[in-house]
Amino acid sequence: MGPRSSKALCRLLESGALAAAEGLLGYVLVHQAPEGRLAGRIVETEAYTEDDPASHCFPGRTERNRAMFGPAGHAYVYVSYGMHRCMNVVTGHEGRGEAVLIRALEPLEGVEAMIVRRGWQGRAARDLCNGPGKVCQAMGIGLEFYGANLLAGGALRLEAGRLLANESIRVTPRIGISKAVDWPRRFVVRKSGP
DNA sequence: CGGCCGATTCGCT
DNA sequence: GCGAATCGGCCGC
Repeated sequence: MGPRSSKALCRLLESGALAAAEGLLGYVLVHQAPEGRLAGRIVETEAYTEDDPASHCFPGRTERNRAMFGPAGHAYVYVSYGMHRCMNVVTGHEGRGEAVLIRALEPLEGVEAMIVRRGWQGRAARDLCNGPGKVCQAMGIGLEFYGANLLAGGALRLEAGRLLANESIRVTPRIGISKAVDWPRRFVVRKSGP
């Protein structure tokens, strides 16, 4: 990924969570892990903004959500239900609390390592990364990446990618929330053509 | 300081 | 489909 596409991605993220949630589909999330390169194409996202009752930053700034108010392109990682981690890409300008939750990846590289990290017992390839907790477990994303810059070529980063000609985007309400349940802020890649 | 509640996942009914 | 596992943030006492 050259500096030009990195700049384009930065602009996309700064443009806001809604546009970024849609625009991130097809981009590749990469973790240069001890076992090697783990990579997956983003195929499902959700947008969370400051005015959104379902967002972690709706109540205001706290120690937990401070990364969401930081600059675009950094990671907001949180613990879910005590046992899972979920990763967001921070969007918008510094001072605004918003981010895009990475809900699912299509595994591209390091699939064997992902299977090991997920626990291979009876696990189909399609069940590796189809959920925000699964994404972090398969990719080895923990709280050590809280606030990490994903655009700086670090161990965890975003790389250019795109949708295929036979893929389109479906917009639906978000999953697993209890507030603003009908807001259409979930973006899913679906196979559309032949 | 005690209690409650998740942007979830998995296994069992 | 349902419920348990599990823990840190946040609110109320």
